[in-house]
Amino acid sequence: MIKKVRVRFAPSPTGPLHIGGVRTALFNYLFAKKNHGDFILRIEDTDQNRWVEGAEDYIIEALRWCGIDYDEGPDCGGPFGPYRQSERQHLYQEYALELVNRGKAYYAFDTQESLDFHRSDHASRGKTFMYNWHNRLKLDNSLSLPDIRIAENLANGSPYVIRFKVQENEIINLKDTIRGSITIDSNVLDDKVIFKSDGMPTYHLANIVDDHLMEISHVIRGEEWLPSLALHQLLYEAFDWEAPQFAHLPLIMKPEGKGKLSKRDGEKLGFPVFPLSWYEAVGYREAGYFPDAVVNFLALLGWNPGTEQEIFSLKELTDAFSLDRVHKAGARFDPDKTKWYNQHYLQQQSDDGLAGLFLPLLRDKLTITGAITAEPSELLDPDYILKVVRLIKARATFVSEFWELGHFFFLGPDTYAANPVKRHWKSETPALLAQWAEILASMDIFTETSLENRLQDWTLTSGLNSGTILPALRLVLVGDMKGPGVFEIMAVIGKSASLQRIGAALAALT
RNA sequence: GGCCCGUUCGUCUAGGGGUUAGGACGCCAGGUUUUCAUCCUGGUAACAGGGGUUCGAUUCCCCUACGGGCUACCA
Repeated sequence: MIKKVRVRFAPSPTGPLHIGGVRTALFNYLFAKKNHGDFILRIEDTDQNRWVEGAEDYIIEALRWCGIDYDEGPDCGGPFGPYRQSERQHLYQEYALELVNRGKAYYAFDTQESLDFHRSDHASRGKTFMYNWHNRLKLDNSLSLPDIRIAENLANGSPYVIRFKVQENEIINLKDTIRGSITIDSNVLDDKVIFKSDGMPTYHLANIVDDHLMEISHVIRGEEWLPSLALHQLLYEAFDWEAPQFAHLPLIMKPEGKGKLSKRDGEKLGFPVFPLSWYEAVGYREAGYFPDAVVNFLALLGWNPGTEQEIFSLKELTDAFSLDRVHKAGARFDPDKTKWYNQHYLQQQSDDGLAGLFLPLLRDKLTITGAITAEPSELLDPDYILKVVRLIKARATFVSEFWELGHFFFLGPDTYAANPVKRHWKSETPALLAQWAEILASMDIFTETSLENRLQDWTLTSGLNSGTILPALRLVLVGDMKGPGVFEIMAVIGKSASLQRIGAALAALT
């Protein structure tokens, strides 16, 4: 019988998730759903010193925003709970002691000071201190101490940790789904602490115990865990448990410079590294990215479908995903491509939806500029906003650009760009515009086509070139050589505003 | 320093013993739009280096270089 696929995302609530974490969650989710398995959220809060208020809620909200749903987790429960390691504390002690009883682990009483001393002493001699087979008998632990002293220490409540005893001279063969076979010499491993003096397990123990108890079939995590894989496998063997399959994902690297993408790169390089805002740090959501776009670019970072398709919905990703198409090398993060994705997804949004997103922003701008003092205002009429959105969306990557792209639909220009004025405002322009204004005033139907036809008639009969009037007209309406078609703009803002703007420009520029 | 992992255009990547080494982002040019943008077309640009193996290596092996990760009573 084939074991059911069960995978987990196991962040530690020490702050906001960053996009590398989101991608790990995403790959776990995709793998689970592709294989009709379960995806579990487990909170690894065994380090009480690094626990941060609000971090767990942040993680949950971030996953929800991305559409990465989990089947079991701290907020929704499940048959393998609890899903917070702090609530499973009693389990770890039990299992740690079992390892001691089996002779696979031992108590260590070394003080922090003594260990620090050994480390700095080794460092000063150009060596690295390792707590392992080489020196464990010379240190302060239940392997080196006489039984009576051990019993004493334990009885009088001396602080102790439990260390895993790594056998010497063993060749450990590891298997990683993405990287293939890896061989490690057990002599280079150290006797890692698996149970801390504060009564909490370290990552290594908690992880193995929970993955086993929660029947995790595949561990998909970041490459930073690859060096611990040998220890983890040894731990499974020590318990006589079947180990899950492992897949270590390549890391996401800084767009420039050295190293993996870190939480601080955001402000330094000017792009979000968090899904949602966290205090002053702006998140993708608040920066105006669509979750679909974030998910899409994250998925294509270190994975590819093997086809030339670049645009994927979450559903399409689930269908296409497979671990053996995950790349091995770290992927440099590219903020430009994320923008391109967002532009694409913005174009996919309904005009109605975009208008809804634009509304609060627009209301702010119009209030600040004093264009509206009370509501309802015809400038905030949903149908009107919809017309504007249809004309400007093709120019936008973010909804936040809509005002810059379309302010002239709401307010007439108060300045006219200097260079275009120099080029297009000729001596005959005022007279022509005045004439055109008269024509406009006489028009009953004010649509894009009626306006275009009318201008054509006029230029044809009077022998004018429309090239002499159109740029000036744009200047008058917009204040710059930008934006949708001149006739489209006039049709939307209407007759009186068009006439008013021509009048204002004639007054300002002559 | 030690251990482990990696290396195809600037970036994300496809490919894989014989290919004009393909796509996407970016950039550049042209077209459309009498504007800007979208859009379309085209262009720029890569197998880290050295040894093997082979008729033939970017592809397989080794070495070097470079990059990355880990080296806590953090995850």
